[in-house]
Amino acid sequence: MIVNGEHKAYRINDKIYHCGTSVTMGFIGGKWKCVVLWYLRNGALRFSELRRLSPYITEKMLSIQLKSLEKDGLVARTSYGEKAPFRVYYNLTSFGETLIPVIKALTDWGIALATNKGEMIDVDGSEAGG
Amino acid sequence: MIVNGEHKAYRINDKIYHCGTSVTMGFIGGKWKCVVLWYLRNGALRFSELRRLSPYITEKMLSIQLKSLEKDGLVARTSYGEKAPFRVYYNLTSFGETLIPVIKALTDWGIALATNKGEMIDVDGSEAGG
DNA sequence: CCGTATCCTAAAAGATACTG
DNA sequence: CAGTATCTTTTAGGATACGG
Repeated sequence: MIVNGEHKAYRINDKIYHCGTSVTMGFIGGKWKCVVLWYLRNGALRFSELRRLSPYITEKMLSIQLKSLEKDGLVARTSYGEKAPFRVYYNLTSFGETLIPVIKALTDWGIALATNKGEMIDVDGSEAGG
Repeated sequence: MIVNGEHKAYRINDKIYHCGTSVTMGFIGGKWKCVVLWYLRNGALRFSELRRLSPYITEKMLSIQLKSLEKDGLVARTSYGEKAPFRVYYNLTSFGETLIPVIKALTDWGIALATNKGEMIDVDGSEAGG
């Protein structure tokens, strides 16, 4: 970013960002974070529920993303039970909720494009047996 | 994405996306595409102008991103001159312009966070020399 | 001026098996 | 149920040199 002819940047928690877009992408970039945040927009979900809603994310990736989102303060984790099987819920923090309008803009644009220029298809052989 | 208990997906130009967010991220994901699109929001810019505005992108990466944005129909390339030095301008297409409100949402969120929780710093020794 | 070509590293993501 | 651990593949990104 250039301000009055000088190169400037933002520093947040010792990370350097060269423009506002990069800041946001640092929080929601990658393949899965937006997806997870979007699924949490209506309330807490369990690990297994997120897995079912997003069947193409592996357990490992979901775990990594949730940890990262928690570390960034976007998501909170609550665990119930003394021993397995545990019940673990994830929900947006108030900070995380501030991202929902942003992700809604992303999602709406994608759905509009898919509606106009794409088509909806079945996956996982859900045609069979139906 | 799950519709009536069945897994569905979008297909756009033979690419498969499992939710609306993923569609948009396919177009603007990565480190640089949003940045480039954002700089083009007010009109055409030359390759070298984009380089100056975004000094941390290498020529190779800028070239790759512009090619990709052009292929996706978000950006148009216009070249003037018979032989070197050429003048090459990049501008948003009308399709690309539909992304500007989305990227504005991203950018505004990042700037708001930087303003509240971060600080602006000088880079490249621009302090030296006054 | 506007890029390509080549080589390289690092980060992201995926497959699979396993555990308290 | 809610994850870890390990290994492998894929993709993104960067450094540098060169070309029309």
